[in-house]
Amino acid sequence: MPVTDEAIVRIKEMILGGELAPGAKLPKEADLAERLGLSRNSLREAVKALSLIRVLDVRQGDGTYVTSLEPELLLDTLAFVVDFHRDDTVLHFLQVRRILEPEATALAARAMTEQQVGALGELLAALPDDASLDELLANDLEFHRLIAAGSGNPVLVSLLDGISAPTTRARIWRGLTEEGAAARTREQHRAIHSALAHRDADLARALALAHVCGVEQWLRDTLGDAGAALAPPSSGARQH
Amino acid sequence: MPVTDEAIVRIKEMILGGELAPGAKLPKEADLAERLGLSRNSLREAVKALSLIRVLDVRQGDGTYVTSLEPELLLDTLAFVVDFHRDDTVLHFLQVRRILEPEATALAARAMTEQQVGALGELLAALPDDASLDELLANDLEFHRLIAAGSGNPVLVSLLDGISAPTTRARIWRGLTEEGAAARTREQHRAIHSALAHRDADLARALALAHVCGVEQWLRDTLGDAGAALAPPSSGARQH
DNA sequence: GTCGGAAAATACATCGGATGACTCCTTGTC
DNA sequence: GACAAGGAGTCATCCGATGTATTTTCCGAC
Repeated sequence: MPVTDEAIVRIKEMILGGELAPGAKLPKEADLAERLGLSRNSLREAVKALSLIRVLDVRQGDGTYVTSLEPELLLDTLAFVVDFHRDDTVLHFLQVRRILEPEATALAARAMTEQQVGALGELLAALPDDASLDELLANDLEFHRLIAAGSGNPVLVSLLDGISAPTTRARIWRGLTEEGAAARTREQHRAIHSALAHRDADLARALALAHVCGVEQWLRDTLGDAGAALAPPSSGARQH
Repeated sequence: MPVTDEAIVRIKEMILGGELAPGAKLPKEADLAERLGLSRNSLREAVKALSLIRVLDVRQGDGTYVTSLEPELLLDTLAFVVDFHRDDTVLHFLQVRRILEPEATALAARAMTEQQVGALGELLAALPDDASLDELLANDLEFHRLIAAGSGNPVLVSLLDGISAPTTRARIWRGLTEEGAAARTREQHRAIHSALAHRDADLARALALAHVCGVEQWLRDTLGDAGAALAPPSSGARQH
């Protein structure tokens, strides 16, 4: 095994073994390199890799620290990784979201505080009628993020956040191509918010499912029509 | 932004932009470094980071390649990241698994081929009555992996695979502490397999839910009893 | 005594070059 | 045609030097 990979494992073990607690500062590069028996350059490769996945936090002029290792931090990596997926796997992500989102919404109906429900309502109210596509999208993402957060499960939040990224593009297309999608989305959001406010978990679940399926169905139809353009992995999707 | 981070972004863009297709070979270190305007050492840090998350595949003496970028490959990273989570977030992972696993099982009931169902049956039959704990665990993991694979959704497979890792430890404890857990698990597995063989999606879903909840309930009780030992994030769980 | 700023100390950032190890392909032999 | 030796190409690893950012220390002004 390359020394760098071994260093990654060693550092991982130091963290899992409790030697390096979350937030702890690592020995300086030179010391740690000597201790692990490799050069600073090789160690830096290991640190950089662990830094990309948010396990370590390097601050120039200060030192290298273990992050808090919170789920939301580590699963940030998911979003980065998911970015690399091609358009032809969007449906698979959407299918997973279709499973998670309704349950998250149902959980939120039971667990959200009055304050959180209020914030959700304010978010919807803050969206102007003539909102731009960017505003619509940002509002939509924040809406679902707040609900996920309301479930009280940070793992669920991060997972949904991560797999929502690729479906975002799908929603962009939809906004661009389908008339009335924005208005319909707003209506659905209001209905979900209402269900949450009434603590009606079953209704909230059903509405969330319908909401997600709306995008899914639209995408399925679109792929069915012009699916030939997306089927071969070699051809990129043509937009606008 | 550090040159290394910029290199990561640049390489990512090269891949997303189609300049580097899955499986493509990157220019050699020296050339790519010159092209990106940084030193080989810095480039190596970027490559190492992208290599850790399975976007690049470095082969000594040969070259550096873009991986296939398949979902199951990229989401492998999830397992690595999840490893860093502490025991006190196991319940959150389990809760997500409780959402995903039943639906995956229901999907599998509809989508699995006869051959896949047969392989699942053989897996169960292959487990000896006096199986060791390791054998039980390996069999259990493979059982659920096959079902997830049967859903036909690679994203679902990888996600379940990733979040199952931390719950594995929970099952270990259970196997160690609770009498009859192994026999009960086997019964539940057989029941799920039977439901899949009969293409009964609803039953399969229900059985899977009960199966996952069994672990969850046990863990909840255990944490309730000896929860004090797990509650403070500073104290690790004492095993052996 | 306190505040502000300059200087020193600390630690990471980046570089270029040298050497070793591994893989693959060519070539020559049997 | 099979096989082994050799060479070219490429990554692995190290070293040492220099640049840059942050923190800390210290000293003078008020």
